[in-house]
This record gives sequence, C-alpha cells and structure tokens, in this order.
Amino acid sequence: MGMNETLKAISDPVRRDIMNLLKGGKKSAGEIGEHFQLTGATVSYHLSKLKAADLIAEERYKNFIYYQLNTSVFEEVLSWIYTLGGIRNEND
Amino acid sequence: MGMNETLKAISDPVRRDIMNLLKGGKKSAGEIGEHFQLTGATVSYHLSKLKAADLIAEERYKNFIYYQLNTSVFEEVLSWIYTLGGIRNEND
DNA sequence: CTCCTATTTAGAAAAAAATCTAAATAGTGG
DNA sequence: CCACTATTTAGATTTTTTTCTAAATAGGAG
Repeated sequence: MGMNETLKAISDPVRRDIMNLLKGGKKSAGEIGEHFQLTGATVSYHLSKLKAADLIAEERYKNFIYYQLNTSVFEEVLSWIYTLGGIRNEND
Repeated sequence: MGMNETLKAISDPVRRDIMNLLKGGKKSAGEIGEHFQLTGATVSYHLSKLKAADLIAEERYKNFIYYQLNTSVFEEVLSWIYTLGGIRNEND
C-alpha cells in the first residue's frame, strides 16, 4: 500500500532475486528458500514485505504456500517513475 | 552505477522529494535544503546518494552548486522494472 | 488425536542507513 | 591576503532494516 512501501520492497536485492525467481512461475516458500543462503525465517520476512507491497500474491495448497508475481502493481510503479522522471507517460 | 544503487537511491522519501523539487528546474543545495527540516549536512548526504546513482547532475556557479535531474537514467530504471515485472518493453 | 512438515511469528543481535554537530574545503569579493 | 558564504566531510549517535534462533501455528497423513 503506497508507493513508498513498494519502492522500499523493490530496493532490496534479495527481494528482487525472489521476484526474478517467480517470473519462472509460482513457487512455495520452501522452494524459494532453497535458492538463498538464508534461513526460512528470513525468506519469510522478505516474502511478507513483497506481499505487503502487493508485488506478490499467495495461494495456499495443502500445507504449502505458493507465491507468484502480481504483475499489475508493476504497471503502477512504472507509471509512478515516469512521473518522477518528468517523462510523459501514455497513461496520463 | 548499477541498478541496486539507483533503486536504493529512489527508495528514500527525502530523496524523492528532492527529485520532485528538481522537476521545477535546477536549484542550489541551499535552496533544496530550505524545503526540509534537516541540516545542510544531511541534505548534502542525500544529494551525494542521488549523484552517485547518476539521478542528478551538478553544475558549479560562483560558490553555489546547482543540481538538476538527469532524465536519461530514469529511462534505464523504467526499462529495468519492465523486465523485473516480466512486462514486454518496446526497447528490448 | 498425534505426529510430521511447511511456514510464520517473536524477540534478540547484527548490519546498514539517516541524521546531527563540528570542522574542513572551496570559491567570492573586497 | 582576509573575511564571508555555500557546501561538503568526518565522526558519533539514532533509527531502520536485515538476519538469526527458538518457539508457535497450521494443515495434512496416518
């Protein structure tokens, strides 16, 4: 909620790695964690930040939680940065 | 240099305020500082971050340093976020 | 119901970023 | 050269963010 939260979420390299990973399709928290040398708790922390910023969405199945990119929010970020840069955007 | 530095620079609200201020044209460090309840040293710190990320450029005149937005870098940020979001971009 | 696995939450510790005060630099103008 | 103003740099402190360990939750499988 709010561009500040979204940009803060994107500004961390681990979280960007997670987002890149999710471009390949939905993955469980555990599968995501396998790609990092971080504890599950830390990965969970990053996932919660991404989720709070609405950059990812979760879906529960059995006792797994699957995460996936929420593309629509990227559109908003882009639009916002267009404006910040004083660049004219088709959408406004 | 590097998208990480750029995104970190953009992720701070004070620095975004500075960038918005500079949309109205070039301003000296002192003029920029007037808009914030921060010491000159702190404003200088933020300016150095923006400059390191190449988001602003400086120009010296008398003993003032004028800062202005460096629009071209925004294009790169946009392109990068397109890619992160898996959104197809005209430029690649 | 009980055990097991996946994930999150709580709380503490470590690391990084923002801020301040004081001092340094640099350029102006006399 | 000297005094003045604008800005930055240094160093310390505060605040925020990231990370960890240990414990809690939640949901399925037997």
